Amino acid sequence: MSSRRRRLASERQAQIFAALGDQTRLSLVARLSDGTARSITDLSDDHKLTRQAITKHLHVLEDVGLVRSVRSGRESIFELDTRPLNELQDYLSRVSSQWDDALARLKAFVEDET
Amino acid sequence: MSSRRRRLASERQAQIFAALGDQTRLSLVARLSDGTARSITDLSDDHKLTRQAITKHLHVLEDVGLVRSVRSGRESIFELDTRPLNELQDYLSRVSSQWDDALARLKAFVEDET
DNA sequence: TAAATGCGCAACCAAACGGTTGCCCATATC
DNA sequence: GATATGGGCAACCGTTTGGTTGCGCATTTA
Repeated sequence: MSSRRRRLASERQAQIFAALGDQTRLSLVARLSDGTARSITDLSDDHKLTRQAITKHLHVLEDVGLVRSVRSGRESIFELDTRPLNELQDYLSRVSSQWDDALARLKAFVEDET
Repeated sequence: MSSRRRRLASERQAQIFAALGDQTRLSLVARLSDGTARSITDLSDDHKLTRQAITKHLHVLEDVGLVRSVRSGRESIFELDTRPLNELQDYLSRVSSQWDDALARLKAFVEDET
């Protein structure tokens, strides 16, 4: 409602975008999108990066809620949470539709003038 | 088709995500989503940042195709291009639906077992 | 109990990022 | 022609980021 709320909301969107704005993290999300919960070493085996590098990336994803982790014995199991992805989809569709509407109005205005 | 192609594709998505992963740039996109093409100083007036800072951000957006610029007289006019946004929407919906499908299969499998 | 596996933590490093300042050029405006 | 406006370019700077290495701890497994 208030412009303050919208400001805060877009800050969150920016954070999620930023979290996805890294090839490694995006591939982790893609890897986890098959519905399987995986351990850190499991996820590390796909990349040439160190386990610690993957760990850092997973924490970035966790901080924005794109991923949840559970400790099971000696390993940390990560699984995807698609809700932030849906948030982004909504945000993008709002921007796109605002653009489309604006163009439609502009077109109507121009046609009205001629 | 090939895994190489998909790899390159997701690299592009990551770049667009990264471009949107900054509060200032995201606000520029939002500002331009009203269908109006604006000059750099025009866009700079909204923020407390320097004109040069805004210029840099606009070039980042331009590099990933989120924005186009045209020189008109002594000013550079920028306008939004929503196609990359649609790309992201598609990408996100693919990931989400893959997740949903996987969960559905998992559920069906579990119910089959019991 | 000893060895192996999976992680977490901290320190460290180079590169990228976001931002500023200063200067100069081109285009409008008076 | 003189002045004001809009913008490009380059240098510079502090902070963040992505990555590594080293070490220690807890949990399995032999």
